[in-house]
Amino acid sequence: MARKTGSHSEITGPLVREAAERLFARHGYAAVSMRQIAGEVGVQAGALYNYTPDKQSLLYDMMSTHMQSLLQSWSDADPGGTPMDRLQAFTRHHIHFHLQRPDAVFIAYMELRNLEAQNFARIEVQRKAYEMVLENILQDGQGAGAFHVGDVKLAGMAVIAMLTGVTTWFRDDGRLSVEEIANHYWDMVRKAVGA
Amino acid sequence: MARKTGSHSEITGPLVREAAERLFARHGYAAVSMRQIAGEVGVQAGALYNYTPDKQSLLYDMMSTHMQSLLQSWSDADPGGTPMDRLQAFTRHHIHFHLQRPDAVFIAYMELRNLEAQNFARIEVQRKAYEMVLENILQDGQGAGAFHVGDVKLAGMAVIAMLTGVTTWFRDDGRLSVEEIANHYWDMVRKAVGA
DNA sequence: CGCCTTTCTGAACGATTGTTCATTTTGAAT
DNA sequence: ATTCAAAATGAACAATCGTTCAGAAAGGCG
Repeated sequence: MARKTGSHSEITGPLVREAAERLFARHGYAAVSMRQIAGEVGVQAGALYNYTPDKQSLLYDMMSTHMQSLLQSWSDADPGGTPMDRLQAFTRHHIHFHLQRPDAVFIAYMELRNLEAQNFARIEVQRKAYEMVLENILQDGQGAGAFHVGDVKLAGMAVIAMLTGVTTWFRDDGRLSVEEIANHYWDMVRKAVGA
Repeated sequence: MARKTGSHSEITGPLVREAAERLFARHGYAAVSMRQIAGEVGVQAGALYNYTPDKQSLLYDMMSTHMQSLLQSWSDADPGGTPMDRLQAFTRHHIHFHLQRPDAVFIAYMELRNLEAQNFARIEVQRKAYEMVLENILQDGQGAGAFHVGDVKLAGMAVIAMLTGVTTWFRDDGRLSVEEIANHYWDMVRKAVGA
C-alpha cells in the first residue's frame, strides 16, 4: 500500500521545511512565526502540526539533516591519497557545498543558540566531527612534512572560518565564478599551511 | 550645572546597555524581551524607556558604537610604514580588539538582519569602511611587490573571516594565550598573502 | 524642611506568540 | 456512490510581546 486515502503530506511536508528554511535564514528563527511559515505554504498555522511536533523540531531537524548531508557529501568526495590532495579536495568541496545551500549554512551557523540544550549537544557532535576531518588531514600532512603549521588545531579552525566566510559575501551574479573563487581560496589555504 | 536633582541615569543607563548587550549576545535580539533586560538591571520594563526610545535603538546604538570604536581603535593603532608592518599590526589589533569584547562582536555579526532597513544601511557603511582598511593595505603591498595575492578583494574578505573566526572558539582558560594565538594567526596571514 | 525634577512603578493596551482541537473538507479506494 | 482516513480549517487558549502613562517614590537644592 503506497499512499493512504486523502493523503498528500508528501507534497506539503517538504514545502513546510523549505518555507521554514527560507524564512529562518532570512529573518532568524526567533523572529519567524508559525503563521508566517504557514502563510508561505498557503495553509493555516494548525496544519503545520501534521508535519512537525513543534517549532523547535523544525529547526533541529533541518540543522541535523544539513550536518549529516555535509559529512556524507565529504565522505563521498574524499579522494584519499596524500594529505595535500585531500586538503585541496576538502577546500574545494567545502566551498562548493556551502555555496550551494546558503540558507542551510546560514542557519547552521546562526541559530545554534536557539537550540534547546539537548539538541544543541547533538549538533555540536556533528560539527566537531567535521572539524576533525580537517584536523586529521592537517595532522597527517604535518607529520609527513608536507605542511608546516604552528598549531594544528588552530590552523584547522582558521581554515574553516576562512572558507565558510565566503558565504557572507558571495553573490551568484558577482565578479567571480564559484570555480575561480575556489581556485583563489585553495591558493591561500595551501600557502597558509606552509605547503 | 552638572547633574540634576534626583538623577542617577548616569548609573542605570550604562547598566541597561550592558544588560542588553549580554542578553542579545547570549540569546539573540529577537529572543530577548524588554522585561528580561529590565529584570537584569533590577527595574521594571517601563523604566527602560527613560534610556532608549525603543528596543530597536538599543540594538542599533550598540552596533554603531561598536563599529565606531573598532574604526577609531585601529586608527590609533595604525603604525604606518610598510604594507607588511601595517598588515601585521592590523592582524594583531583585530584579534586583540575582538577577543576583548566577544559579546559586541557576536552581535555585530549575528544581528544585522534584525536591523531596520535604514539602520542596516548605516552599519553597512561602517563595516565596509573597515574592510577597506585591510583592502587598501593589501592593495599597497601588492603594488609594491611585497604581497602576492590572486585577488585583493577576495584576499581581504578571507583574512577578515579567518581572523574573526577566532571569537567562535576562544576561551579565556584555553590552551593558548591571546598573544600566542595572535602569533600563530599572523604567521598564517603572512604566508597566505605570499609575503 | 519643603520644593521640584528625575526616576521608577504598576497596571494597562492591543497585538501576536506557539499550540490544541472539534469540525469540516478532501480524494483515493471500495 | 459510499466509505473513511488523512489533511486542513478556524476558532480558541493562555502567555507574552513592545510600549504607554498616570501616579508614587526618591533625593539633591533652596
